[in-house]
Parts: sequence; structure tokens; C-alpha cells
Amino acid sequence: MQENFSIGDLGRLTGCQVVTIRYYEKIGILSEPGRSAGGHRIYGAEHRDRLTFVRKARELGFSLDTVRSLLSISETPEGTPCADVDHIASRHLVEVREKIAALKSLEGTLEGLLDICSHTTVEQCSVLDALRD
Amino acid sequence: MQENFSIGDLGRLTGCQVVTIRYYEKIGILSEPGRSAGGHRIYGAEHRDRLTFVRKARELGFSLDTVRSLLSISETPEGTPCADVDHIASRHLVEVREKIAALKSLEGTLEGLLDICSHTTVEQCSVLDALRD
DNA sequence: ATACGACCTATAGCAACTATAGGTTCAAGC
DNA sequence: GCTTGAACCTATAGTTGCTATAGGTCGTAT
Repeated sequence: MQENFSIGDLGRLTGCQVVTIRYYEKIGILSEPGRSAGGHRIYGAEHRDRLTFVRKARELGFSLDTVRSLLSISETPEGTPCADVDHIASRHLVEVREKIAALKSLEGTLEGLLDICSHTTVEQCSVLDALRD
Repeated sequence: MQENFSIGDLGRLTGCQVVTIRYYEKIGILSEPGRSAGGHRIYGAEHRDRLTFVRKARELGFSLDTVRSLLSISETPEGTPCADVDHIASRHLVEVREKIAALKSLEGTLEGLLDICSHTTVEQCSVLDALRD
């Protein structure tokens, strides 16, 4: 029993937009599927699985370039150590933490500015003051 | 006494790259400055102040489109209420907090995956498992 | 007078899509 | 069998906020 999906089906199954699927094909993240007589793309289970992988990796914030690496690692023969995956994920975690730290600092600054703003006129606005130097 | 700056000077004074200054001019964030006989841009104090404003607003994470709004509000006559600024800044703060929340959730997910990874082979890797569904 | 850094324009590229235009195919209902 | 309309097709341009490249000109210090 073999499953066939249209590009719309695949989008629904994976939570991916149709245009994005075509885009992934164009940049080589997904392989070219078969075509119907009229030229419509026909996908199988392996495309669905691969796209699901891509989608989840993107949800975890990995770049498409990193997704490429993760895909190729995940397709290595059984027994291959997963140290590379570990390394990629750890580095990503570090970056996520750095972003959180930067945004928290920004949050504090904005809170400070809004706190001291007396909400009156533009020449007394603490937010504008902070920008004007 | 009037001050004149070359584009390089302006970049140094504001911490902005020369190409970025030209880009800001192109998209209308900065007005076109005067030119030397040979066609080099000549800036004055008002350009420096405006660019400083832009730069600081960008550092606070405001989009260029929002920076445009902030600039135009800051140039309204004295006495204009700053409620709009307040509104823009508050909304931005909300967005910053949303981003922090999303990244924290992501951080937790990644930590969890890395924690349970036994660091062995690709077919047992918890990180890849999570992506494979 | 000459060297050389700083400047000039125009165009393309980056990430990761999204939007638009204009045309074709497929499947369901009559 | 025919029609309708949603879903599909391609190609190209736009988004944000810059950065990079190429190929040339200007300004100033010696």
C-alpha cells in the first residue's frame, strides 16, 4: 500500500505552506517529487517524513543551513555517533540563551523609560529624550 | 560656527556604517545632504542628531518603519502630547516580552532534549528522535 | 605631482520566506 | 460529457535591514 499526496495534502499534513514546500524544493531541502500527467507534484510518505523533520527543526529555531546538516546526519548509517547533533543543539542552546539575555536587557530599558515618562508632551517625553541623546 | 562632516565622520560620530547611512538616505530616513564640488556628501549637526536618534531607536529594537513614526512625532511642535510614543513603546515592550517567552520555552525544550540524549548513535539520539516524530 | 584613502554609483546578495500575475489541471456535480 | 471552481503550475518581485562587490572619482598630505 502506497500513499500519495498532492502538495496541498502535504502542506496540511506537515503544517507547512504550499509555497514554502516549493521553495524548499527549489533550494534543495526537499527532493523533486514525481509528477502527474498534467504536471502536478505527487509526494510519498518519505517526503512527508522529511518535511516533518524540517518543520520541527525550524520550530526549534535551527537555520535552514543547520537543518541541512541535521538531515544529512540523520541519514547516516545506524551506529554513527550523534556527537555532531549534540554539538549543533548545544551551540544553538547557547545562542538562544544569548538572545534571551539581550531581550531581557532591552525589556529592562524599555520598562525604565516607560516608568519615568510622565505622559505629557513630546518635549518632556522620557522615551524621546532617551533617543535624542 | 557651523560644523560639517563627511559621511565617514558621521559614521564615526554615530556608530553607523557608511553604507548604512547611504541606505538610510535612499529609503528616506535621512534627508539628502549638501554636496561638495566633487559630489561628496556634506553633513551638518542636524543630520548627526537625527542619525543618532535613528541609531538609538534601532538599538532599542524598533523597526525602521516605527523609527519613521518616532521621528515624525519627535518633530511635532512643543506641547503635542506624547501618548503616541507611549503607545508605540508599550506595544514594543509587549512584543519583546512575547519573544522572551517564546525563546524561554524553546530553551526548555532544547535543554530537555539534550538532557535525555545518551550521546551514543544516530538511531538513539533524542534530539533526532524529536525531529523524526 | 602623485599616491592613496575616502568617497561615489549601481547592482546583487543574505535569510526565509511571502505575494503577485497569469495560466493549466483536476475532481465533483449536473 | 460538460462545466465550474478550487487547487495546481511557473516565474518574478517584494519583504527587512542591511552588507558586499565592482569599477570608478575625489580630496588631501607629502
